[in-house]
Amino acid sequence: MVDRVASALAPTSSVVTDARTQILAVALRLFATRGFDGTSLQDIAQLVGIRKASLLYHFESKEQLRLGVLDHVLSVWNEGLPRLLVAAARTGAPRFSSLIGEVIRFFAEDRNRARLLLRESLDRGEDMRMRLQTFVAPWVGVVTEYIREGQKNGDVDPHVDPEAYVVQIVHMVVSGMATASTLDHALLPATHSLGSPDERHVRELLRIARTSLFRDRGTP
Amino acid sequence: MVDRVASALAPTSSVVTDARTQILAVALRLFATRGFDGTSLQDIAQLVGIRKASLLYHFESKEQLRLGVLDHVLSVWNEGLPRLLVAAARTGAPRFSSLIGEVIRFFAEDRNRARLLLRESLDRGEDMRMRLQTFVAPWVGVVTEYIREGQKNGDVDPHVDPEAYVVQIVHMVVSGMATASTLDHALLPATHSLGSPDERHVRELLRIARTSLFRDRGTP
DNA sequence: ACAAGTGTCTACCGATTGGTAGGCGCGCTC
DNA sequence: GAGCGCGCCTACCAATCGGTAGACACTTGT
Repeated sequence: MVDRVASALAPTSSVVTDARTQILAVALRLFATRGFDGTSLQDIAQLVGIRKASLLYHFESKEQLRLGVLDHVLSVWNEGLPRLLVAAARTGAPRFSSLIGEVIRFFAEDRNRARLLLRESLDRGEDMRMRLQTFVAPWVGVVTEYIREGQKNGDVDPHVDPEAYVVQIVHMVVSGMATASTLDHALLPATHSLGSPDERHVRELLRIARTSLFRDRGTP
Repeated sequence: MVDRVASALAPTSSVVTDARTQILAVALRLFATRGFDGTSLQDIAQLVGIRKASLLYHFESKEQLRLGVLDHVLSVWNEGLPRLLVAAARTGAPRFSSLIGEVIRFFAEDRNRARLLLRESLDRGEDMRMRLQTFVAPWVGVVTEYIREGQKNGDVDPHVDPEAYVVQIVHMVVSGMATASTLDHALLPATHSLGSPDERHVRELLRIARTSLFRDRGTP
């Protein structure tokens, strides 16, 4: 009965969701840019437009908010997993481009995701390790499976260590997206004719990933 | 006279240097593991074995301590620069291994260096960008020069974007060393016959860097 | 012997932190 | 229309933060 009314009109629950969602969005932004310890509940509440006490009504503690933000980001990642499996349905180089493209797109869509994940890995390595095992290990399993398949086909370099390869690519993507405006812009001269630092960054990332994977250096 | 006595016994100045050095070492460790905002002056002082007020005698503010730690790490990096130029005196693949080996060694010697630099990039992107331009841009210039030289020789793949390539390799090294115990151990099964996660990590990193650089995939 | 540092200490400060208690208004259900 | 729960509020709390003031020991140059 309650469910029927709530799902039909969802008057109360929509407001609740709205506030919670707004808090999560602001918290993600601040946690990612200033860090967890560098962000006060006051800061978050102010940007949302409510009082600190109201914030603590939705999340019973700062720690719960942290977990909420992290879970939300990881759940968004999981939502994109079907699209990832579709990409994996291809073969050879197209499969490669699709798979890595989906990963890049996820972090490029909101770089704060990369910043948050990186910060969480630094702040709470142990917790993060277990969470990653749950959330990304299955996906890594799919990818490494295809790499090994490619090695049998002869398309993929037999020297590739599938798991270690994926880890390194992820490091490049996450670290690159998180600190893009720092390291890249500091070292990539903007006056270059090859496009913006971001474009050069992604293009070279794809090239490195491709040529170090395929035995014939992919599609040069 | 003062110099003679000081250099022979170094009673006062050694104590002074000792305290400062000790503070810098502890601060590096805590800033790297807990972050700047997650570390209190009390924490640092306690681990050094002095009082907070004594700490503030050596560094007039927490901000000055942050800068002191950062400058110290970057100066240690600069001390290794000559050794790096020696490595660059070789040619072909040996030059490549020596150069990237020196970089890996620097961060592997103390992973907190990687963690600190990563955190600083996240916390203070602007400041860090300028500092990197001063400290690592010259070194990057040397490396990209050799890459371009290799492209003329025909050893290096002409598709390589030298600056972007170096940025990506640095991302892999720094991010990998900083979060090694997190992402790696979560995804690299320890029961594998190829060695410890760290060994697999470094080996695959070198393979990716090598095969994506040289036209003949380096020395397979 | 004595004045001038030098390094560390205790004691304290105002500001900010995460979190709690309790009141107020609104819309809902009986 | 009385009760009730939800969402937000004001007001407050103890703890901790970075930083300061000033006393005390000890060494050093004259």
